[in-house]
Amino acid sequence: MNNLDKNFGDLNKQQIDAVKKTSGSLLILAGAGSGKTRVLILKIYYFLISKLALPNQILAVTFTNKAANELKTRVSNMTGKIIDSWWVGTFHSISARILRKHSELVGLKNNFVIIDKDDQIKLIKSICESEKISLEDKNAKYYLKCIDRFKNDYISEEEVFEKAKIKDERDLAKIFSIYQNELIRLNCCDFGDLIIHCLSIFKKNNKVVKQLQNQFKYILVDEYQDINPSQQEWLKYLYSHHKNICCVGDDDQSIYSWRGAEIKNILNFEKDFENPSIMFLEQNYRSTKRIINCASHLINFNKNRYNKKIWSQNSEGSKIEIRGFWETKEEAISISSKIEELKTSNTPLNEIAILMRVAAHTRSFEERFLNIGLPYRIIGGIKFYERKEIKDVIAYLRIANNHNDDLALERIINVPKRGIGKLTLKKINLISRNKKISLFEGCKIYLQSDEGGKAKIEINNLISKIHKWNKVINKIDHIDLCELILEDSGYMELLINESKLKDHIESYDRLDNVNEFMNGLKEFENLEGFLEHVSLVAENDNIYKNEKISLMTMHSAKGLEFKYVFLIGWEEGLFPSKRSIEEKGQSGLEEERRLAYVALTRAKEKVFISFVNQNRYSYASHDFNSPSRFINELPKEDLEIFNSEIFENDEYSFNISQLEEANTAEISPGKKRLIENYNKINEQNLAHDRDISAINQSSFNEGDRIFHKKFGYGRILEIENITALINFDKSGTKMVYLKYLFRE
DNA sequence: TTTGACGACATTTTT
DNA sequence: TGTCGTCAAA
Repeated sequence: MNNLDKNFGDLNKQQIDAVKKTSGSLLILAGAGSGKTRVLILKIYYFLISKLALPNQILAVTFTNKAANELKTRVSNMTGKIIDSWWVGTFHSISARILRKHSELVGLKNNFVIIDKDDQIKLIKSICESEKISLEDKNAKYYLKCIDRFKNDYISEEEVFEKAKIKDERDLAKIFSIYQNELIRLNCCDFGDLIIHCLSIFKKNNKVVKQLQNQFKYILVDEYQDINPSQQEWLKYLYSHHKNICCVGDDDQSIYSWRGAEIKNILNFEKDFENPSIMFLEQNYRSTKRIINCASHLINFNKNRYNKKIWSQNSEGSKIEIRGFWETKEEAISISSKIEELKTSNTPLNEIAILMRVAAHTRSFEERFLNIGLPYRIIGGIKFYERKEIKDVIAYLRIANNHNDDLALERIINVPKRGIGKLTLKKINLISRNKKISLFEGCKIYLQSDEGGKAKIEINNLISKIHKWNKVINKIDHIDLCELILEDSGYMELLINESKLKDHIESYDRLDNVNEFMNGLKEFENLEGFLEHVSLVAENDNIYKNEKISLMTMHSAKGLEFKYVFLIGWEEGLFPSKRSIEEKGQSGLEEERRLAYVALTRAKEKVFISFVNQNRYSYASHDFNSPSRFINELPKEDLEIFNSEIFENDEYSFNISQLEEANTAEISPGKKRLIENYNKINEQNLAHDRDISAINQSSFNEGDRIFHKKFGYGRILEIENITALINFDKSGTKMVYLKYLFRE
């Protein structure tokens, strides 16, 4: 117990209470940065060390793999042993584990494939085609969204059928039901099915559910505010024997309602679990007083919340800096020079993050960072396994593994190009559908028909190759198999040829990715293990190794912390997102505000907020953007507001003298290049400046008719320095740069 | 059947 | 902005 007390040493009273309450139902409402992960870890540790439970009797569920891994490694470090038999994982990975064992109970084989969104969409499209349901006004994405929602909310096919009144609803019900049948036929399931299938196993098979209920003496749930009704039901089943459950969450950080995690679900805790007790963790250990003050002040605008008040004993810290810019480019320039500043004062780049509402907004920063040679990483952009080339390789492995994997075959049947086009595929599809056989078998039938020439030879070829791969699948190891398939199929050749083309940068990446994939393969004992990993684990874990600036969405920043946080794109309409307000009204707005709260509380030392006046993209060009209302909702005394420094300081380009002042040893390759190219850039800038002055010389006058590339013709209302307010004939009134104007 | 050009279109957040 | 789908030509 000594050891234990040592570990408890720096916990506060509430945290210790939370750790020591082991039996019954406990909901811990833990504010951001209040050490909830520590509490969870210590709880597991406490169960183990006080011999309350064996490792495999503890079920710890999280929503992200990151969180699951953190729990595992930190507990392993404390106990000094690595435990591989335990049940720590995401809802989905644990469900997959259960489902693999009992798949036959829901009509799947144990080597079922977990499909992703692309496959889901493809499947829905093909269902609509064969059912003659038009995708004109409701597209496949819409149906997918509905189906996902049914699964999140634990609504069965039957219920959907019963409720369907108008034709659209009946179509939806039909698609849903066929979709489910198709998944079973193809031996696949989607993410939602992992949970749903478990539920039907629990429901149907008493023996299985009893065994699991007996096994899990203690259940721990992280990020409980993210729970959806299906997952809640899932927990209820597993809880109901020992009845020990502890959920940790923060209603103010509920930002996944579109995944069925509505904030009201947290209330089910008191409904579904017996004698619930609720504890609060309110002391924040992460951030400065000012940051906490801002975050609390902001979140107080929400009506729909538990009244939890976070506070901090840390130092007061510096004010939040607010900046406005005209263009995203300027935003990127300003932030990058701020980062350079931080860097020279020895801040590790790992402690700096730029958070945005929309993943796509990394672009201007990427460009800038590449330009000046600041290393950065994008977290949660395109997932590794979502890349085209990786999915292609996986499809090859899948079809070798299982001939009846129609989705995989369809994906690679003409990649690389074999002259098996849409038309041929359609014919084969028709055959398979009519005969109710797999695509693979359909191909064989097609070969016996009289039609087609070249395509047939190729199909025949492919089929015999697939047969061949399948024969050796158990004879050689999976790495050799993968190499063999890549060679044999001509896919490697395709990549290599592509990389030789003029624009080789991207294809070189692809080759790299495939190689990385093969490397990853080595870490798994067999193909199945790897395929499971790939479909359930989005990120690769070694992303934190190097010193880099992190760029990510506010959503994916949840659970992370950084010394300095830049929050960009705080423009009304973008954040809070117009769409979410339109879709969900007040509750949508509150969710956006919670997102702002999450974003603010990521910072330990200092927050920088910025907004951009002019359109971020041409297509978002509706209007002149104004600063987010959330900026107004922050307490004035904690803010330091700057006008667009761009206009005070007309030198936009990177300042070379700053560069030379910096320690030369620190200069990265990118910067070196920059210095080398400095003259060139400088010339360009000079030319650019000349352009501007040329325009200024020929200066426009108020009332002039002008032309703008993006917005068309218009009349100048007002000229201000280097910008002008224009009344455009077709696109309304906008502020634009003079340099982009032409005489009519 | 493939390729290229063109225009339409959509753009939140993810296990 | 870039991706996707459609269309016509090769």
